[in-house]
Amino acid sequence: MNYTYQYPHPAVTTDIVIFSVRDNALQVLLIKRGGEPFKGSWALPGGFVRIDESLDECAKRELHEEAGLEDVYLEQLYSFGKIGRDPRERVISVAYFTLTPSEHLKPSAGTDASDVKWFAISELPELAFDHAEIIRVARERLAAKMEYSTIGLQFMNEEFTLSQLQIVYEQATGKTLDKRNFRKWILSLDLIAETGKKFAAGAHRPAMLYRIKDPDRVDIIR
Amino acid sequence: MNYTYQYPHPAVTTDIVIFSVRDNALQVLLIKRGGEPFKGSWALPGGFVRIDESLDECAKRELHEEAGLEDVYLEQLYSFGKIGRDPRERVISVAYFTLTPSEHLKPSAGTDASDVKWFAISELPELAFDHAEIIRVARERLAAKMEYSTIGLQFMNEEFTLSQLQIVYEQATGKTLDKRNFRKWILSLDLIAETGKKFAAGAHRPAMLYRIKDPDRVDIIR
DNA sequence: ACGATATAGATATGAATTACACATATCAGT
DNA sequence: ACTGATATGTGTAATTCATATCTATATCGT
Repeated sequence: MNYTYQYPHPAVTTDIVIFSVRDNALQVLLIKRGGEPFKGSWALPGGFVRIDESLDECAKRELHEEAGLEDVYLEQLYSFGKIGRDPRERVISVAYFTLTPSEHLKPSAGTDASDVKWFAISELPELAFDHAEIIRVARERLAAKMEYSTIGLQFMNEEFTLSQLQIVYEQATGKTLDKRNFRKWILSLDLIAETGKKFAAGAHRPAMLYRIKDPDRVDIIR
Repeated sequence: MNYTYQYPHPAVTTDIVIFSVRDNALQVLLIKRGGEPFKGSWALPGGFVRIDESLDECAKRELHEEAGLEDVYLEQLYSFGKIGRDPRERVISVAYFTLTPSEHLKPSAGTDASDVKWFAISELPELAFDHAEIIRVARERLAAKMEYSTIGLQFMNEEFTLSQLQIVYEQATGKTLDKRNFRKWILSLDLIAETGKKFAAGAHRPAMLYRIKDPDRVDIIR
């Protein structure tokens, strides 16, 4: 079946930058392309917007289909529409980004496990299309938003220590933080609560475990 | 001539929220629609993205064609893609916003002068499509960005007084400011310089005129 | 000359951010 | 059981930043 228009229409996709802090580093989930163009290159999960779904719905669907993720923080990032960014036809990509806890996702998505992999943001492979630029823009947005919102908590598992949370903040912003000042600040925001449980992680004093008071909430602060 | 695709393609437009501070109020430039749908309603300037131009180029072109504006601060805002937002066909709009000095634009655009008009943000008419929502999102972005960037200077004419600048900040953020603290703050940023000239505006001490040191520059501050 | 009006400049106060050092609880090895 | 290694946990002083407030100045209109 064919679809005919009086004027040329671009194709529209959504591509999604999936961030997580794993192994003490900010990482991004990428998918190895099985077909042309850029066959064998790594790329962001994403795909064409269906004619009967909104942009948000498309991003959610791709997130589920290609990365097996649901119920995560999802935010529209920016739209990329340079000529020639896709060699096949004119394609405009509405990029999204999402944050997910490290436990939340075993990368065993769409087709094959070897096709889906986490990469440290500092060690990205060659990327298809303009996906390197999309990731760069997403990284900037993330770093900025860590500073003036409570988005950072979206990286955390059900229970976590203050040190783990500090590492998330340090990795996502690229800044190092003073332990005492970070604790004072994050506790003053009244966003997390002690669970009472402790977490023994090695030959040292065990850490208090915390939980998020209102896990689905992301607020602007400052 | 017709254009045929194997899968249905949405149409893509850019729509532009043009802000200015005029008559001591934040205003938006709107265009009265001459054709269906929403004939006679007011709408944002904008139009379909051509197959051989980028999104930014399209926004710049529309800005020129429909509002007679060039060389203004232009930033991509957000993409709106809900089903049914245009009754004709599936249309995705990549919205932009721009800031222009009050002297910069005599609204005598595209076709007819009566078709182009400034509206105070607090007194908007019925709007076509989802343009009311686009303006709402743009207003939020503007207010936020006034606080952490030097975007506000893009509203200013060649020469201006500190009081005029303060009014711009108050109108764009919706907050009232203390005159002395505002002056101290804006001068400490080292973004503007005295021209030496003065501006006599009534039965009171004339105000010093200032100019922007680097008019094309917009930086993140704080 | 005098009143009205908006411009202009300095200081004190409180709030928020930053800098900084040592005791504690556990595990591993002897 | 003692010792060393390691990450957790805590308080106070200094500084910077934001806020609040008061009085003098230059012009216009009468």
